Amino acid sequence: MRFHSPAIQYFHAVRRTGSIRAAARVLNVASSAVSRQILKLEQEIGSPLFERTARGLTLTTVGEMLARHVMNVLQDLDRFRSDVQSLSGTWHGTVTIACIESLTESVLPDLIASHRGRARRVNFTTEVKGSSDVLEALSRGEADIGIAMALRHPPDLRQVALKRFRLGAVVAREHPLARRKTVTLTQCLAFPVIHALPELSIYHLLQPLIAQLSETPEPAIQANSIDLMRELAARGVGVAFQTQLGIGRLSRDGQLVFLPLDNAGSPVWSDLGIYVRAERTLPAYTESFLQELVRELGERERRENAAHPQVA
Amino acid sequence: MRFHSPAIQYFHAVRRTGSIRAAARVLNVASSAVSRQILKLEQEIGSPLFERTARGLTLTTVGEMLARHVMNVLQDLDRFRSDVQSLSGTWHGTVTIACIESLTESVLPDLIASHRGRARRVNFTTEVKGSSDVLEALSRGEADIGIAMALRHPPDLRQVALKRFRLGAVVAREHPLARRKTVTLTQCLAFPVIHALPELSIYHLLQPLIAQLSETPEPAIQANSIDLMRELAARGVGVAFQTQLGIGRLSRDGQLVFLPLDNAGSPVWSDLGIYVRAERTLPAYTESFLQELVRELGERERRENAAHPQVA
DNA sequence: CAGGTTGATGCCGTTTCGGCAACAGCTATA
DNA sequence: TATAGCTGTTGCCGAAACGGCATCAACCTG
Repeated sequence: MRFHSPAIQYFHAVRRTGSIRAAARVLNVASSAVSRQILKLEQEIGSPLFERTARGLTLTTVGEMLARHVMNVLQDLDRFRSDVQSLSGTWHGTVTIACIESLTESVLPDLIASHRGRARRVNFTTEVKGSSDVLEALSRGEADIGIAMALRHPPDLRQVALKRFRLGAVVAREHPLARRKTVTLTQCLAFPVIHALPELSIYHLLQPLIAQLSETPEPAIQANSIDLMRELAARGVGVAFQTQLGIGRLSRDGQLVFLPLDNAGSPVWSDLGIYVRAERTLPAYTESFLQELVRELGERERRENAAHPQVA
Repeated sequence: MRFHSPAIQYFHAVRRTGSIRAAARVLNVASSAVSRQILKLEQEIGSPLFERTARGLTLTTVGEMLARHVMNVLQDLDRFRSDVQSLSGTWHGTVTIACIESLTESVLPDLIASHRGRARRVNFTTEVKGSSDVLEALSRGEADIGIAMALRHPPDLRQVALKRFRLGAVVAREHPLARRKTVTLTQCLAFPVIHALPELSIYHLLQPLIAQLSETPEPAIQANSIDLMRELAARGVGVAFQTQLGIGRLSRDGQLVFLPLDNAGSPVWSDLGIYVRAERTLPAYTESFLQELVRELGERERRENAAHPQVA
């Protein structure tokens, strides 16, 4: 089902690989064929699409415009294919997800497992990245669904849903703080803290609050892995900071305690956004998973806010 | 700039014309070429796209899915073209508008004239239809912007704006009713009325109200042309019903008087919707005109509701 | 039944496409 | 500084796709 002109697909491959010869290898054709299709496109449009550097090609402004069009075409082709297949009963395709690390502990594995229980032939590709990288991958068409901290998102993305979770301190069961209902930042800083590095978005949530304090002690440990931070906290090394999303299993086992953070009497929120390319209609199987994702995150938001009612 | 495979464009032409030979004439190619491209498409997709009847082709379900995809591709190609052109300064292209008749007296001519004053190379095609035909033309990709009574719109359309205007009686200056501020339906029915035929949406706004009345006199005149109804009212033949949008010039000249209609103490609203295909990003010049249209209709809505404040 | 459609097909020239090999330009490495 | 490895481009040529013409069977309309 490849009824679009080769030029479109070759262009797409060249844009992704950044090189004509690399694209040719991926496409299993000679590099000359790829080169000629690109040259033909540039002639028909009347403007160069790439800047030729010594080690590859970079998109020009016009090239980026064409890239957007080609992405729209190819993604809509996927949707068409899925529409045709869903007519004959079975779904199959691949859902590509780009998300931040806090989802990998429980939300995503639960959802994917349950979804594959029902739709066996829908495959998943998941890539964990930082929030801004998630949005970028989505813009470049390298992912279908993105989950990231709700930053200002570029106009070519659409925010499908916005869920807010309380940021809290995470400590081991035996930790002196563990018996409290909520904690303040000052109370936490009396103990060794496990702080996130700037590449994690928790850093940007906490940094402004810490900066307001009079004294800012050195963090005992800094890390860029939520998994590592969680396991360290479980071993009593110190106080980590997370939303409850990221510590599901250890919390259920009773090893970790989640203490909602209070800052000057009000909760600290971590906004999680679900994103999709705006100029796009999703394939049926992707849309279906997206709906479940939104529902599940909404459910967790509701449950957690009920478990930790807001301090008025 | 025709870098999409001929199959796409041939399919599009066949869908529009409903016949292979007719499509071939439009495309200036032999009918055999068109026939073969369609057959090739059907073979690659693995399902017939058309049902062959004695006098032409009709889309199958799969065909309609492909039609949707092809429409998305070709409309997005238009947008890409406009993006490239706007890079080199000048805009040119054609904005196709499908709208109901009430816009033709003043709103559309004013807007188009003023827009062409600024963007000389943007052309317009305007087609006047009934409300449901407007939506249908939009769905079929035969228009870029649709203006119609705000009915329930199909999911493939997006309602860009919704403006409400008061429905009123329209009478000549010398008419006995002309000195009133507002009128009720019963007051109007004491005089000869010029009623809309069912193909106009005013009919469907008024009919339920008339049906509630105890006595429903024969309408003096029935017509399907707003222009005709307006001119008849101006000649004192009877009472017509319209929003003020449709009687701009004659109202300014003082020949016609607009009397907001009261029904059981509350106004009768006529909702006007502005529509666009949902799965589509408009070319820059179309988007620009759309913005002006929304602004202008909002402005008129504001002015008219200020001129005829709602009876509490 | 005849005269007009309709879409499909076999034949054939033209165009386009793709593979191979060679080329020039650049970078990194020895 | 020379060399090896990469880049994209270009002639040449065979293969595949495309399009035009004439023809066919099936159908509707007089």
